[in-house]
Amino acid sequence: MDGKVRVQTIKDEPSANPSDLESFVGYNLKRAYVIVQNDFRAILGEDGLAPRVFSALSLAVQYPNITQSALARRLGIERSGLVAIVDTLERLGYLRRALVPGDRRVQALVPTDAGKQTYARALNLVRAHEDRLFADFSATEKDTLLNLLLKIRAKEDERPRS
Amino acid sequence: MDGKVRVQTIKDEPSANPSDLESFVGYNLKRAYVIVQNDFRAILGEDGLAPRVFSALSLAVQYPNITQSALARRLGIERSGLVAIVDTLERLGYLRRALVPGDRRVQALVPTDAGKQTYARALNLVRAHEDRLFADFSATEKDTLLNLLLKIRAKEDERPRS
DNA sequence: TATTGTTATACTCTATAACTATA
DNA sequence: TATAGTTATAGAGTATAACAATA
Repeated sequence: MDGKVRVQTIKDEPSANPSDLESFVGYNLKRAYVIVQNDFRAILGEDGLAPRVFSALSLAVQYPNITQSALARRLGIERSGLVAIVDTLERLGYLRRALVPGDRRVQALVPTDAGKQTYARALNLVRAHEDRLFADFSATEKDTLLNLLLKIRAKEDERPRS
Repeated sequence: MDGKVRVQTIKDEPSANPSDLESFVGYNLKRAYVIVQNDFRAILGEDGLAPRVFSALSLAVQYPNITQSALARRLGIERSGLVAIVDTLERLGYLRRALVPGDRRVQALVPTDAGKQTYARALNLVRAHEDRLFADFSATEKDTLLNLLLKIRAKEDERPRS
């Protein structure tokens, strides 16, 4: 061989050959999550609600008077991390921090009318985003996927975060 | 009602009531991904390979002489972001940047013996991590999950990143 | 002592834009 | 003109540790 034969294979991209990575759930979860998240952001717009802000608003609207600690627990994040999210939602006028009679440590999150309306609109957008993105999934496939993901989520309790 | 009845519901955590979020694939993907990733890090150890470093090493070992651009494309990240990862792997002595005769812009990634051995060990750890984490999944369930995630990943081409 | 909300801080991951050297 | 690697930079997202107020 005089260098002419091998040079080509150096730059070729191996695409048929499946790598070890493709067999891992973790790797595929990550890649799939990035795709869905990017589509979420693209559809909700540049200045739209970020996924985690949407999630927090969702729970605040559905469970009015939820405390920040309870909301953080629900979202699976630290309560310190929720402060900025609630700040954002309060600054946008979508909820208020309200005093709770009986426990002055706590601040209940109360969605405003604007918050409820914005959430209703965003919810429709997010539903449309997932409907479009999973248009080629049968109802059974989507259901199976959700159930398998829930089965993974059930493991959260097994290995406590702290 | 004299305030005694309602106060209790303020602090209660609603757990039976499923929120809108639970029905979204994106939200469940994220939550599931975090659980798997945390377990990955816990098992590979504090100073072990981070997921993305493991992934890069995996492809470098399996496709020796792959270029950085090709590797970044495979991993779905920008090539600027790969620099730090390759720096790490080179610093650890797991691969070398090698000149390619014929195109002096390119640097082929060549795994060292230490890199190959470390990868072999890490691969076993990662397999053990997933085997343990998905011990309660049947072969069919795991296969179904992987196929559904791949079906999502197939959408990456539809909506180009740039 | 324990909990709630908060701040300060740092770290990881990632993207964009611009540069250089090559092609 | 286009591509490969690089740097600088900034922005999310998150965690840990500590603190004040309150229980």
